[in-house]
Amino acid sequence: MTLESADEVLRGEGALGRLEAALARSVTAGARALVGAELVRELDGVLLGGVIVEVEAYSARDPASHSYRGPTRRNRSMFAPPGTAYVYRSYGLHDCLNVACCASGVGSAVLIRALAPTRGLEVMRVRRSSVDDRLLCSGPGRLTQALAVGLALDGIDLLSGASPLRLVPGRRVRSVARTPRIGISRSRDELLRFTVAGSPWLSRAR
DNA sequence: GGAATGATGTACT
DNA sequence: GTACATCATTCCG
Repeated sequence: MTLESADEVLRGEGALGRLEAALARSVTAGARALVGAELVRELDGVLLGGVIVEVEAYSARDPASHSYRGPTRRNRSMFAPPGTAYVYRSYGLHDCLNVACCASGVGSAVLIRALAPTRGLEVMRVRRSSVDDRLLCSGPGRLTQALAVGLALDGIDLLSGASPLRLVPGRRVRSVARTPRIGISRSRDELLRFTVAGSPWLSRAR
């Protein structure tokens, strides 16, 4: 067996391969597949992370999406290969993390909105100055602060085991609910927010 | 060059 | 429920 075919087997049959395939298929398939996956951050030799429980899908056809008006300096990572991190600053204060979807150049991504904390809770509590664990990662700006995700990580490959921020596939979640997205002014009725139904770790509607 | 605008979080009333 | 911090990016003139 050649190295290439061995790699093909790993990608085609492994959980990581299934996640990668879903991300490549469509932004909604990617969003659905990201729910239940674990987001892991390696910071100074310590692992921080949590299981994704809430995401939102944004495609280039969507007036609410940063990619709606085409590629720019800020949103270029949305047009990168599936699994690429798109990190942007929101309201001048908070950094938000997305996962690029579909083929290169399409311009779609999934916003990670909330995690159920799993690793490095002590460090994350300090980073967030929080005594309430429900406030650690329940919001797009909160989780990036907890995991030390900033603009410096924009453009990295989240599917590579060598990356300081990466995705680890989990078990498929059966009870995924679809609701309208939060905090947007356009395309408000589209059901493009995917959550683990009833999870106590979700962000709160505004 | 300048003004408006957020895919938000926190504190306070 | 409402106020406000704070700034990169975008869009307009």
